Amino acid sequence: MAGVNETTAARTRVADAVCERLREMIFTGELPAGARLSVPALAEQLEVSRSPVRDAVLRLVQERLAREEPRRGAVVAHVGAAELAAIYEVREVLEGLAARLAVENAGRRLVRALQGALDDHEAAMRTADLAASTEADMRFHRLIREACGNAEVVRLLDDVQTRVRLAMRTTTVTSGPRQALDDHRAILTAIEAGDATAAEQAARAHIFRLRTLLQQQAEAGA
Amino acid sequence: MAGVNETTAARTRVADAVCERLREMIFTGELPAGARLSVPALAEQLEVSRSPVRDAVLRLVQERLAREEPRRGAVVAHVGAAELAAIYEVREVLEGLAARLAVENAGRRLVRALQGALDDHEAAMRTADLAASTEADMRFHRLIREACGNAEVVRLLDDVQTRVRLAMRTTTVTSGPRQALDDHRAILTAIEAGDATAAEQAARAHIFRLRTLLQQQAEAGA
DNA sequence: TACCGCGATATTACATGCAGATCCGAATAC
DNA sequence: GTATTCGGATCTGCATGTAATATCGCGGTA
Repeated sequence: MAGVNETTAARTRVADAVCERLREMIFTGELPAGARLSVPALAEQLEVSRSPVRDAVLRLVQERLAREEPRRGAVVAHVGAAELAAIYEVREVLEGLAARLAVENAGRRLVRALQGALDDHEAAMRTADLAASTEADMRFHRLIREACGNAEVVRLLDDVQTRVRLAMRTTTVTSGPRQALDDHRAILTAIEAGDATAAEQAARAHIFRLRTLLQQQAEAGA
Repeated sequence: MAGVNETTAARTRVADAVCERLREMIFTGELPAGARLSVPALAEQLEVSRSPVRDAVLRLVQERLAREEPRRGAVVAHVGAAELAAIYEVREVLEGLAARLAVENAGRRLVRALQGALDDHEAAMRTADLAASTEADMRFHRLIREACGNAEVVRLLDDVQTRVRLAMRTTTVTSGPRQALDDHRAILTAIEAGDATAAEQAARAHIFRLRTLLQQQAEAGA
C-alpha cells in the first residue's frame, strides 16, 4: 500500500485512499489533463489490486474530474474556457445565495473569521506570496458557504471549487487577486452590516468580475 | 439478464442497465425509501453478477438517490422536509439563471414549445389528469433549462428534479398545480417579451412559492 | 419477564480470472 | 512511397473467490 495508506490510514477503505491519491496526482500535475487513467497501470503503481482503483476512477468520472473517452477508458478532464465560463455562471448565483444565507444565519464569529482570512490575504499580497494568497482567498469563500446552513449549497460550491482548481491547472488563467481583495472587503462589509441583499449582490458582482476577467484572458490567449 | 436488457439493449454495459433499472424501481416505489440495496440480493433478482450491481449502487450513492449507512451497506435515500427545502433554495437561483439565459439565447422556437407545454398543462388540469399535469409541468421546466445553453445548469437542474421526484415519493407533498400554472404563464410572458430580468424574477418567484407551500405542508404534516 | 452473550448467517470490500474489443505498429502488396 | 491488413499487447467490463466483520435471532440467566 505504499504511497496510499501513508497519508490516509484512518479509513479502512482502500478505494477512498486511492481516490484521494488520484485527486492529489491530478492537482499536482503528476497526472496532467488528458492523461489516461489505466486501471491496471495505476493498480500496479499504487500497489493495490484493480478493484479499488476501478471504483476510484469511476468516482472521478462522476465528479467530472475525469472523462470517459469512447473506448479508451477514462482520461483526466480538460476544463476548457467555455466550460469554465459555464461553471462561473452557476458559481455566481450560488455564491450569491451562500452570502445571503450566511448573513441570515451567522453572527460575529463568522465576521471575525472572515476578517482573519482577509488579513491573511492582504499580508500574502504584500509579500507577493501567491500560494498563501490563493489559500486565504479560498478560505474566505469556504467560510461563507459553510456558514450558510444549506448542505446543498456547500456541496455544489465545493464541487465548483474543485473544478475551478482543475481548470487553473489545465488552462493558464489567473483570477486577478488584487480586484478580488477589494471585492472581498465589500462582501465582508455587507455581511458585517447584516445586509443580506447587499451581501448577495457583492458576492455575485465578485464572481461576475472574475468571469469577465477569465473571458478576456481566454480571448487574449486564443 | 431478464428485466434488465429488455429495456436497454442499446448500451452493451450491464452496469448502466442495472443503474437505470434501480432508478426505476426506486421511483415506482418497488424499492421504497430506506430499503436496503443488498448487492447479492439484487444481483440474484436481476440475474446478473455482483460486479455491475455494485457499480450501479455506488453510482446511486453518488447521485444521492441512496445513502451509505455505516456498516449496513446502502439504502434508498429518504429526502426529508429540511433537505427538500435546501434543494429548493438552490433550485430557486438555478431556475432563475436558466430563465435569464434562455431569454438571451433562444427565440420563437422555444416560445412555441413552452406554449405547447402550457396548453397541455391546462388541458390536464381541466381533466384532472394528475400524471399528465405533472408531465407537462416538468416539460415546461426542462424546455427552459435545455434552452439556456449552459450545460452545468442543465446537469444541476436535472439532478434537482430527480431528487425532487424522490422526495415526492418519500414524503407526501404536492406542488400545488393551480398556482404553478399561473406562475408558468408569467414566466412565458416574460420570455416572450424578451425580458431576461423579468423572466429570472418570475422563475425565482415560482420556485419560491413552491418552497413556501412545501414548508407549510411539512409543518401541517408534522 | 427482561436482559445479555453467542453462534449462524449474510454482506462488504478487495483480489483475481477471463472473454471480447480495440489500438498500435509492422510487414506486405501495389 | 502509400495504403492495407494482420498480429500482439493492452484494456475494459463482467464473473467469481475470499477474509474480515457486522447483524440478527435464540437460548440461557437473573
